[in-house]
Amino acid sequence: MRQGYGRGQGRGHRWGRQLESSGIRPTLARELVFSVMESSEGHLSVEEVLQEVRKSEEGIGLTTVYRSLELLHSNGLVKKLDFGDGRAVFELSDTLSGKGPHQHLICRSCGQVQDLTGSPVDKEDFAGSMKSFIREKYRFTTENMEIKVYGLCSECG
Amino acid sequence: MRQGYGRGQGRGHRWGRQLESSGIRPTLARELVFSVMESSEGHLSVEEVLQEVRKSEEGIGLTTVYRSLELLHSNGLVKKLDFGDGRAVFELSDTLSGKGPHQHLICRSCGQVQDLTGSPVDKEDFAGSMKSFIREKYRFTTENMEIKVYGLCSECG
DNA sequence: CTGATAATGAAAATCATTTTCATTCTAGTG
DNA sequence: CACTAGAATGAAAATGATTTTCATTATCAG
Repeated sequence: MRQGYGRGQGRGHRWGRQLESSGIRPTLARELVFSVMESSEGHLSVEEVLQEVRKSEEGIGLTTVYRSLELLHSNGLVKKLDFGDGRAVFELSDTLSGKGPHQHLICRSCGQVQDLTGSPVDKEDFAGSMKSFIREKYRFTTENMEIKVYGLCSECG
Repeated sequence: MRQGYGRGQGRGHRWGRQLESSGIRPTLARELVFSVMESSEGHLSVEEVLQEVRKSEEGIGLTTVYRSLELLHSNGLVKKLDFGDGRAVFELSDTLSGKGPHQHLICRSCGQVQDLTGSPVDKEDFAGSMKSFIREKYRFTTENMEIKVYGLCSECG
């Protein structure tokens, strides 16, 4: 990186609280990536994150964005999703976004992705009720559940 | 193909019933691919299908297996799944397998994939109850639902 | 049988992601 | 404050699944 990635923040004085408390060494690249994720409403592809990050620092490389996202993901700060088009997209963790647990409805016509929350079982906590159902019926311990519903949104239907 | 792919079956006398009635022109390659899918219990990767197919006909190419699976998939004879390891796997359609609608439980430890049927809502028809819930709440028309549950199976848990 | 059309296979092209490797930073330590 | 082992970075090369290209071969309606 041309200008050095520490850029005087010492031990996270300027940024880095979230990263440090997650046990991630705060660097400029990581901060920028996390900041982009934090300020985006929904999900972003790696390429999109790169674009955003480069608005602040041209020199950041694609590889580093991949690595940073992977790191944020393995530390639970961002979710990694796959909407079936052959590339990963990332979004802020449910906790950090304040959205709470949700799944996705993906329109095959316009491509729009909207959040799905609640369920016919428990209006609030779908994952919870599925988990206990699965535990009881299969003795399988659910760690992560991913539901993708493909179809037509209200606009396209 | 060295020996010609019709190999004397005329209009599906030997095989090809299923394919013909689905509007797919029956060829040796397609029949072999479909036959492999039919006789396999669960899901197979493209490479695995190729292996099996080549036990009957060495000359079959990988490209053709890709194309055949895609064709069978777009005609509803096989399902195309993604267990998150970067490659597609295919399995016989729920109708043809007689399994009925099901989702998957994927163990992150041993990699085993087991079928998930039923739900806390409707013991028999999970997808159905989700569909109506989604239609009512979001006015979204569900065409295909994919649920992947990652965790630990009873052996590994 | 025969020609128009479709299917096939090998090799090349794609494309997202990962790896390699030389360089640059960072966080202590003295 | 200088120094160094270890971590992070970026560019380029490698990977690996899937797709495309294109010349060849097979199919089937007439």
